[in-house]
Amino acid sequence: MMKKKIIDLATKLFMKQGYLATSTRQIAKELNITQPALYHHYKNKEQIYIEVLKNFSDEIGINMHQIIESEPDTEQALINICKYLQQTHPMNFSMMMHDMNHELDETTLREIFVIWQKNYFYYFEQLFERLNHTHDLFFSPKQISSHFLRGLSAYIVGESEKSMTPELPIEEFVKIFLHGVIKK
Amino acid sequence: MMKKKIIDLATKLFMKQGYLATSTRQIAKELNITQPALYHHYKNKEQIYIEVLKNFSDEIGINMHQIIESEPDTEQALINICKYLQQTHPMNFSMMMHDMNHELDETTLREIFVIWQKNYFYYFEQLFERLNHTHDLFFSPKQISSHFLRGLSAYIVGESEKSMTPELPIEEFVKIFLHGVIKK
DNA sequence: GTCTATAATAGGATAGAC
DNA sequence: GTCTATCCTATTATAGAC
Repeated sequence: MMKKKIIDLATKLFMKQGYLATSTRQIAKELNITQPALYHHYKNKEQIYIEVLKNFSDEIGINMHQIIESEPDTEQALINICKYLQQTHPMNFSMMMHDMNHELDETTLREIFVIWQKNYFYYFEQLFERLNHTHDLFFSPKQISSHFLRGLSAYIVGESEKSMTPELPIEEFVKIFLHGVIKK
Repeated sequence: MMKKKIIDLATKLFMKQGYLATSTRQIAKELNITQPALYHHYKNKEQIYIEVLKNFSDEIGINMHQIIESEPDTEQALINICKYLQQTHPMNFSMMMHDMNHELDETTLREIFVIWQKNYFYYFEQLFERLNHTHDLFFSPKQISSHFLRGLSAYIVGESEKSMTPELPIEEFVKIFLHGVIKK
């Protein structure tokens, strides 16, 4: 299946290099086809990018669901999810946001945002709802999950960026965070 | 002074759009000069970018120093610095890191890293050292300041990215963080 | 210090043959 | 489904006149 091969490779390249720095020529070359051949499968570069975002996000959703189901302890589930995201996301999360906001038109953006809501935010909210039942929190589960995802995004960066600011192990990130939002 | 005008505008554009998405033509056009005229002042695009990074970072350092000096309360000083950075940085912090790592050669990168260390990390470390005298912390001031800067970077993003994940007021970010790293 | 002209390259995209 | 050939546009950068 050529379409799948294109998306798999494009995912790797877009995530690592960003939208602008990834050319259709590069994608084609690494697939051992010519650049115009891509256009048989996808209308243009933007469509490939959109397909990459959707596809990737769906996979994340499936796995997040599974992790949450199989781990009853909320803190541990959070840690597992963070570990999973850190390993899976081959890229700089913030750069992806920037690319999306600058390279996609508003309709597409909204569409992808809905998919994200379903595959990312939803599961985090669910976990912090859970936490809300057993602990006294400083903010609403919605606010906290949004804040958490934001902080986590700073821990989901490419290899090269890691060297600049040393990072804590992701478990410590989660622990500090929870200690910070739980009262008492 | 043309050189200064170039850097001022280039700062704005690079920070907002990123390195790749900002063309020398655009810079020239907004200065009402032609694109080749830029090359009289700077050898190439990369040199402009480097100058922007150095210049900007120096200014940050001066102001951070001043804020810390004039605010004896550590928590309030942190909040003031965060507010200052959030307002001043016209850009996506993480994207800047990515650009630096992908568009600059290693020698330049190291040079800029030293400047950053002096203008960003140093002051945060100083603040958390201060905190360490009065409170019992989970980690070393060095680790905590590195972790703090990372988290803060997720709150320093362009206007367009803000719409995607709602953010807490920066004061709350600081409070949750401190509550998280202080024992008891 | 700024201009015009222009080189050199790279990018996205299309036409049409096989 | 993939190729060659090609177009159009945008980009960085240089040469040389004023």
